[in-house]
Parts: sequence; structure tokens; C-alpha cells
Amino acid sequence: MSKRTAQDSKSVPLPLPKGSRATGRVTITDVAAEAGVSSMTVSRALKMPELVQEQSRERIFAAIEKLGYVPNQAAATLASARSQVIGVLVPSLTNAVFIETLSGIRDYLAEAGYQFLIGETGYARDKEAQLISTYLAHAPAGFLLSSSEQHEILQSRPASRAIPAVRMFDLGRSNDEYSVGFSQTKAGYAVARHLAERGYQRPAFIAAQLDPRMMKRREGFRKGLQEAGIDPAVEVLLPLPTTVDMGAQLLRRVLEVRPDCDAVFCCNDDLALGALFECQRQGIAVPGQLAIAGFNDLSWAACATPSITTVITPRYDIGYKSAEMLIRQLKGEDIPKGRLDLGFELAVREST
Amino acid sequence: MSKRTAQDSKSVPLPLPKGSRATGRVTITDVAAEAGVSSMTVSRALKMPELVQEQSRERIFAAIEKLGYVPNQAAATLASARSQVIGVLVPSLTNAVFIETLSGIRDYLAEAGYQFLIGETGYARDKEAQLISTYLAHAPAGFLLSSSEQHEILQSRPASRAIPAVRMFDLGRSNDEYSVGFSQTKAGYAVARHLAERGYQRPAFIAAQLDPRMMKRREGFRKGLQEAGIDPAVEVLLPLPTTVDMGAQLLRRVLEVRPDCDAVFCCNDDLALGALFECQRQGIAVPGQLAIAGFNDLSWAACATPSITTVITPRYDIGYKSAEMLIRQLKGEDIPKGRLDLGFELAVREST
DNA sequence: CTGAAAGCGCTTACAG
DNA sequence: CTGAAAGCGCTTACAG
Repeated sequence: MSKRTAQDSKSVPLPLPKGSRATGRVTITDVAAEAGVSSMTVSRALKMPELVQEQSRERIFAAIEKLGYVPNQAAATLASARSQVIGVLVPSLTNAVFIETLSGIRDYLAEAGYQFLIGETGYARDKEAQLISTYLAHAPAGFLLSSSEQHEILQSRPASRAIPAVRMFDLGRSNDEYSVGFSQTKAGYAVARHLAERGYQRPAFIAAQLDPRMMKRREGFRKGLQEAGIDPAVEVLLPLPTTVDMGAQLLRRVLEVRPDCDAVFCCNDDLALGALFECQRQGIAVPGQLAIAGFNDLSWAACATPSITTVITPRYDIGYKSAEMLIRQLKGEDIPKGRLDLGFELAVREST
Repeated sequence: MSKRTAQDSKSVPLPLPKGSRATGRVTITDVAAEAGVSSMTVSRALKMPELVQEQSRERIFAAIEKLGYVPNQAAATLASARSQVIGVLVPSLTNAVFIETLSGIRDYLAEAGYQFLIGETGYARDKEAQLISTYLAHAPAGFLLSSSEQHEILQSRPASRAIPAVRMFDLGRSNDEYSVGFSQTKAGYAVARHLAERGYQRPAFIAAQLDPRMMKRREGFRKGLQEAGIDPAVEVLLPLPTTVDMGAQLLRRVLEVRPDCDAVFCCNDDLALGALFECQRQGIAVPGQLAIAGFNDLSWAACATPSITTVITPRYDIGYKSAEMLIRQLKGEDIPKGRLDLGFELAVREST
């Protein structure tokens, strides 16, 4: 009952012991021989079990178990020209926000049987394009991107080899692409309206990193203040990676410029925490003398003393839903292009 | 210039135009034809350029550029039985500590031309073993692991197909394996000695997660207290994932059991931050009434009010050095097995 | 429901 | 320094 492989019969005219290969690996052919079917049938039993007779299927799975067969992904990828790998590109791996997005992605992809390759773009469009090129060598089934830009290298592929991509965090400019996120502008606007309603008159804005999303929050914040008849003049922006300590530094600068400032919107919770510590250090009452608002609702915002008003963002869901949108496309479902707006929620707490 | 697909070429056995393939991809053969050499030579020019005549090399690189050739990793992996992918298994992706380790890994691997697949073990040995099995299908060149256990599935492979692994964070029990980390026990011990030297008499210990590393810190802490003649009786341990808020909860429990407690060692900085907020809420002076020590030196520890005494751990370096140790093995260097102890540093600050 | 044949794009020896 | 041949382990049509 011994099967020969093509190469055995060509190069070595002696039969190898049953179940063994030149490389020592257990292959689909070994499983097929053990189960008394062809390798095609084994492949089908793995991919589309409903197309294989139950009896064959049982023998095949028993053989897989017995031999400890692990499918070779490289061979599958080479033969089918598509892998089970998704390229995921996030701006930063040191930011808790994106880590939670990765958790969402991982949860969906693990369930769907996909792996992912993570790249860090450093908030730079060029770096994103470069990583896409690198990942292309792995024949990824799709991409999950975080830049709101188009990438020529993906656009220029012929339709037959197109690789689907979903943009995360920001909503795309048009409905011609897939994007999952929320409106940064509206979130900034909501914070401004809240501060205005509470009666704060001299608010400031502090930000670091200064990527496009930060700038949209700022834009919305200014718009909200202007609509409330408040002058949004005091801003301190620093184009460096965010740290908690930087929140303290930026607040000090704000207070130098405008000592009578009565509220500060921090573009993220790290800065808000640093600002709170600085107030504690200087003996400034929060919110009595100065209100503080953050962004993202990181783990400390709710339990700080005082608890910090912030914007709860759907970052886990952005990952999960983006992955879902991508995989459903890959499975051939006809998902309409467009923006999936997951919204946000303003958490009003003690600090304002 | 119409392209044909695979099925066309079968049903119609006509030669394809030069430079094109059934799949439409640019292959090494296309590059070889363009450069007027064999595909072997192209392969060599890419892997070991010094073995190829300069003139050929120039023509080859020009052809690569002209055709936009991207090597197919799947084909390379299948042919060589080894990929450029490293399997990286960390306990958690929501913990800043491991994220920084990943940054270290990424920095080294990116430089060395490797990709990595990240898995999250949830601090469970079984989950780690399961992920190893899954990743084996990708023919990883090596593993970076975070459990201190051995894994049969890796141990049982024949020497010819052995996959090297490096253990991170903990130092291995023996010098029979590769490990990069520091002594958790010594770090816990150092905190105890510091508190004792400062004259604290009724210290408590709080911890969550309770993975083996936490338990080693505790062990060292207890030992240090005992040696200083202090009773290490007050401990509150909770086997749940760490959060900042949990630090507040655990501290409340400690104060219920022992209201006269004068110091608390938190097994990580998240708990320490929550404990600090709780003290602020209750009006407990830090360190006047209660000293607080944390672990890891996360970004807020140094700039909190008061700044938090903690243990600075070499987590970025653990990632970087582990990756280096692994890749140098893969490149055939004869790296001696053993433990690489990167040490730690006690940062004494205002909170103690 | 099942199988024989061909091919995916590289690399591994080997021979010059 | 270079190349012809064979093979890696799957999947894709196709035919039954």
C-alpha cells in the first residue's frame, strides 16, 4: 500500500520506509497514505470538510492525530498565492491605545484562523508605505492600516491580485474605501461644549505627538469653543512622543503664559495624568482652580483623585470590527465599502 | 500585452511572452532573464553578494529595480525549510512592561531582517504550548518565550530540525538553556532591605495576577524582611489581572486588616498608582503615614506627587538581547548556553 | 464524493 | 564565479 512521491521515484529509485520523507517531516501525502485516500481528499477534509464523506473524514483525522501532522503554511501559500497572514500597521507600540486595538484584532483573527504581522509606523506615512512593501513578500491576505492616506503600492496592483485593506481609527474621507473609527473632530468638539456648559471661560489646550488625529481633536475643540463664544487662544503643542511627565511640563508652560487659565483639555490621558500631578505639586485645586479633561479613558482616569473627565474611545472595537470587515471580504462576502462610525462617549467625572 | 492566467496556459499551450508568468508576478526567473544570468546567480546575489562577480551583481540589481521584484517568502521557506519569522510569546499585550520588551525585540529583528509573530499566553503554560504548535506551521526560525517551563513539543524534535528558543524575563533554572532576564527574587529582596533601612516596621505586600514572577518577588521580599527581623505577615493577593483601580482596592483591604500598616510594597506600578490615589482620597500622607513602593518604573512613577520608589527593570534590553542571542545562534555563531543577567536598579524616590 | 497531474517560486546540492 | 536539475508540500483546475 506504499505510496511513492514524485521525487522518490525520480531521484532515489529505492522505496523509503512508509510514512517517512527525505526531510523527516510528516506531509499531507503521509496522511493520505495512512488514511488510504489521495492527498487532495486530505486537503479538502481540512478546508471544506462537508465535501468529504464522513467515513473518509474520520480516517483522515485519525491519521492526522496519529502522525502528528502539521500543515506546512509555506507550501499552502506558495500553491494558492495567498497566506493566512494579515499585515497590521499601527502608529506606535508604546501607546496603550493601540495595544488595545491590537487585542481586538487578535481576538477576531485568532477565532478566524489568521496570524498577523505587526509593524510600527511611528506615525509616518512613508514608514507605513515601506512596511507594506516589506510585508508584501509574505503574500498577506490583507492589511489593517492606521494612516488615512492612500498607498500607491496597494492601489497600483491589478484587480486580480488586489489586497484588501481596512483603515482604522479615522473615518475615511470618502465612502470609496473601508474604514472603522470615530470622528476625532466631534470628540474634541464635545469636550469644548462640556467645558463651556460648566462655565469655564479661559480654557487651554495641550498636545504632544501632533499626528493628524491630535490635530483633528484640536480643530473640533476650537470650533466648539468658538461656537460658545470663548476665545481658544491658549495652546501649547509639542511635536514629541507623549509621556506622563510631558503633561506636567506643558501645564507649566500654559500657566506661565496664562496664569488665570481655568481649564485644560489634554489631548490624551497620559498628559492629563501629568497635569494632575503638577497641580498636586503646586497645590492647585482640581477642579476648583483648574479643570482637567483627558482623552481615551486609560485605566487610571476613572480612579485618579480626583477622577478625570475624558473621552471613552472604542479602540478595542476598532480593532475587532476592522478585522471582521477585512476577513469577511476575504471570505468573499460582499461587504459594502464605507465608513463604520463606532462613536465615542464623554465621561464626565470629578476633574471638571 | 495581455496577460494570461494559469488556466489559459493549460487549455491553450502557447508560450507566454518573455518576462511574464502565469500568475502575473515578477519572479526570480524574470530577473535572471533580464540580467542575462541564471536564477541561481540572482539568488546568490541576494543572499551572499560577495560570491557574485561585481558586473553580474550590478546587472541583477538593475533588473530587480526595473521589474520591481519582491522575493516570495513562501517559496523561500518551502525550499529551504526555514523562514525569516520568529515566534514571540509574551504573557500579556495589555501590560506596558511586555510592550517595551516587544519594542526591543522589534528593534533587533528589524535590523536583522526578520519578522515576528506575536502570541499572548495569558500567563498560562498550556496556552504557550498551544501557540507554539500553531506557529510551528509557519516554520519559524526560532522562538522567544516568556515561560520558564520547558516545552515538550520543542524538546522532542530531532536535532536536525531543532528550533532554537530563548527564554525571557526569568533566568533559567540551569545553564542548559538560553535565558535573558534578572532575578525577581533579588529585586523583591532589595525592596525589603530598603524599607527596613528606612525604619518601616509594619510593611504589607499587595499583588495581583500572581504569576510565577510575582511570587518570586514576594519570596525575596519576605526573605529580606525576615533577615531584618520584621514580620512579613500582612499580604493581600488577588489572582486577577492587574488594574490601577485594583491597587486602591487592595490597599483598602490591607488597611482593614492592619490599620497601623506603615509601608506597602506593590508588586507593580499600576497597583502602586492606585494605592497612591487611594491614600490621596483618604487623606493619608505619603510617605508620612504610609510609604509606597512599586515595581518596573512605568512612566508615571518618577513624576507622581509624591514620586514613587520603584524597581527599574531592563525590559527593553531583555527583548533586544534575547533577540540578539537568538539571531546569533541562527547565524551559526557558537553562543554558549546560559543565563544572561541584566540586573535591575532600585530607584529610591519620595514615596518611601 | 474523489484523484492524477501540473505547477507555485524559490534553494539545495552538485558539477563545472 | 556560475548553472541545470530536482525537489520543497501544498492547491488549482479538471475529469470522472
